[in-house]
Amino acid sequence: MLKLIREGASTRAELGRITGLSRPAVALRVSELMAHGLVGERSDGPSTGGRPPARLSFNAAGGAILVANLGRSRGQAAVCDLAGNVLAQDHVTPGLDALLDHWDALLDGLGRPPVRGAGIGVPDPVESGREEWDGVPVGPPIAARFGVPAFLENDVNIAALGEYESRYRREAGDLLFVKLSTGIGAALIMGGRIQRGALGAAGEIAHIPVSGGGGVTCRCGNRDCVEAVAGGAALLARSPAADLAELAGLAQAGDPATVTLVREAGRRVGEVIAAAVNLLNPAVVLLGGDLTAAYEPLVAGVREVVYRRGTTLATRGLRIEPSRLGDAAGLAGCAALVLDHVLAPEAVDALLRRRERV
Amino acid sequence: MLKLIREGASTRAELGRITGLSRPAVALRVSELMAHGLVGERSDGPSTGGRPPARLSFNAAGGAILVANLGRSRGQAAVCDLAGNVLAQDHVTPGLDALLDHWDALLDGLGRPPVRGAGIGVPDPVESGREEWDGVPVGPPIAARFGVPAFLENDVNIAALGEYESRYRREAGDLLFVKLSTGIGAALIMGGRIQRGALGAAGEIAHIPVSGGGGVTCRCGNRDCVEAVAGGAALLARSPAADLAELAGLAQAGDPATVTLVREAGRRVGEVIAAAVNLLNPAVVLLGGDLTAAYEPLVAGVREVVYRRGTTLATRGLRIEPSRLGDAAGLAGCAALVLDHVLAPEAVDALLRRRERV
DNA sequence: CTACTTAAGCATGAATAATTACATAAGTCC
DNA sequence: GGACTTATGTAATTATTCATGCTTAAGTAG
Repeated sequence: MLKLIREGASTRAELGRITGLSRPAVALRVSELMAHGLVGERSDGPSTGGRPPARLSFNAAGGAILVANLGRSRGQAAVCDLAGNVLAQDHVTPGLDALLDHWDALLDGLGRPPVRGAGIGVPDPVESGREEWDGVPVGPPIAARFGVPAFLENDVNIAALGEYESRYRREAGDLLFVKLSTGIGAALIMGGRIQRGALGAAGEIAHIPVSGGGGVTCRCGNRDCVEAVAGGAALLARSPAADLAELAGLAQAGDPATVTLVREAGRRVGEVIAAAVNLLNPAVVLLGGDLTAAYEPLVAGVREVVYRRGTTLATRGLRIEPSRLGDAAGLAGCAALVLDHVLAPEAVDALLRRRERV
Repeated sequence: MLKLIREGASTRAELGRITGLSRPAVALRVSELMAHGLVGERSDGPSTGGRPPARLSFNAAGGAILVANLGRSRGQAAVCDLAGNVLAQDHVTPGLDALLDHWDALLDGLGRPPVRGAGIGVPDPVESGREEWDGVPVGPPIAARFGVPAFLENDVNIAALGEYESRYRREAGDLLFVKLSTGIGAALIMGGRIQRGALGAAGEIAHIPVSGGGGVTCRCGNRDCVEAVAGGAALLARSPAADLAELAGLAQAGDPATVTLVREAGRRVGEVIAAAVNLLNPAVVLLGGDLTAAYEPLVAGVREVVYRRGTTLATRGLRIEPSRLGDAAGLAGCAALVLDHVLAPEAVDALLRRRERV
């Protein structure tokens, strides 16, 4: 029911037509959802010859979710509404306790809205069933402090989910997200779900060998790993730029050496992507990370190799696009992760039933 | 309810304890399932100090499913019971009409048990939502003739599903199935489901380039594709063997040249598998196809490269094993495909409700 | 202003589902 | 053999859920 309202603000009568339920049954559910603040009502519906309907809409202000995108040394914490909009945001220092305190402070500043869930992105693999951060389960302390479920996910997976929810879920196509920053990582969303693999290590493409590396030794000990050949660190070593932002700026400005460098990097990454495209046949390949700003020469290199190396069927209709959310993908993905669970029909049903009995 | 009975033959009292339902509620469901022939009862339960329970068990003989594994020029059709056991089997000639006639004949020989569903494996990609064979949807004619739903799937995916259901579903780990025959193909089972990709082309790994090919040109136009370097056809060209069975026999017998050839092929395939393992982090890699008979040298080569090229995390706990079902995987997978749908709780509920109202 | 149309609330009643209470069956233990 | 324990079947009761019919609300069309 909430799902239908979220997908397109309907009226009670419309919900009845869609679900086949009678008007009282619909009205009961809607009134429950309104009592919990999840649905709002406005009397501005267009009349079609009779009484105008009350337009129902999802009430994003009906609760808050706690999100955080943690890096190795710094991170962001935020409180979002139920549509994923950031209400308050802050930088955080490492440590779970510090994060919880930050969230508490942010909530105080917002008048302590009811919290529905929490989601954290971390720069480590997360194994299903063992949602731990630095070896410590995150669920119990968050449940103790805020009384809500917590969800932990790898940061690349989170960014991929953020992009997926914002643009691609409706098409339901599989998505391959490739993050090109100092290092190289990937995330898979297949069948509408993040694929973590057996130990949460899915997407670790950094150490797949590519051609054209000239035998460079990677930190992993092997030679010609894509990260050693075309990772951000490798590119900076061959560029006058001080960091990836500057390098991307040079590429955008058309600096010939940088354009060549980035395009060649795109080709090498393209080899890995081509293999992944053949294996997975995704609907979309999304390029994210700090190098996204140098998208034109980058994607030119990627496309060149993917369309040469990819099978006809796997590349037919394949979209290769840049990340659009950029840095915002992390928090957006955390929000999407939490909302996916918290606003799922089963979770909402459970919420309604629980409060009813109080 | 049927799910619980299938997972481990329980008694009515045990079902009540598990589900939390009262005894009459359990008894009602069980009696419905028995009325439809899906559950059987035996009075041989062990007493624990009182009346011995009636042991309930899934009744595999309570219906039949139609399965077929079609190759390009020949194929097999069979009728299975609800446990996937083949009751009757036959070779078929191409053509959907011929297949339906074969099934009809097989059913006649079995006294026309009630048919619950049909599943077909075909050597082509199958796109989700467009279950077509040679451009013709298979659902309508099968529904018209037998009144049951039909499921179509790629043959490699089917074989992977057969292996997965027979051994790996309980562990719920992701599975990468690699078929090494004349050509090379793969299938992915992630999150318990076959992953088809956008156009059904997932698993097309034949044309990923590998090292050591010496620049051999593949039929796809590129160079050093793994299929051109290490596919069955390429191996036969470098072996005195007439076919893959003979080649595998030589390898098993320890013929040095063949062992070296197969082991080297394993290394080349291992490069592709290593990349896939890094990308997907599966729990199991299963090697199937005609080359499976030469498993020892083959897997030695695969392991060598996978453990060198795979990241520590992705290869930790990774199992690389041979297919055990062999040729039987096709029909077993078709059966699993159909049974997955037909015995799913929703489908069983729908069946009970439908017949109730008649 | 009156008739008509569509939306939505409310009270009653029917159908469904599940539980409780009771009865029966079939074993073990002393 | 008689008491006890466990499993199951049956009937009546209760609770839940949904739908029907009626009423009210709020607009448009003539």
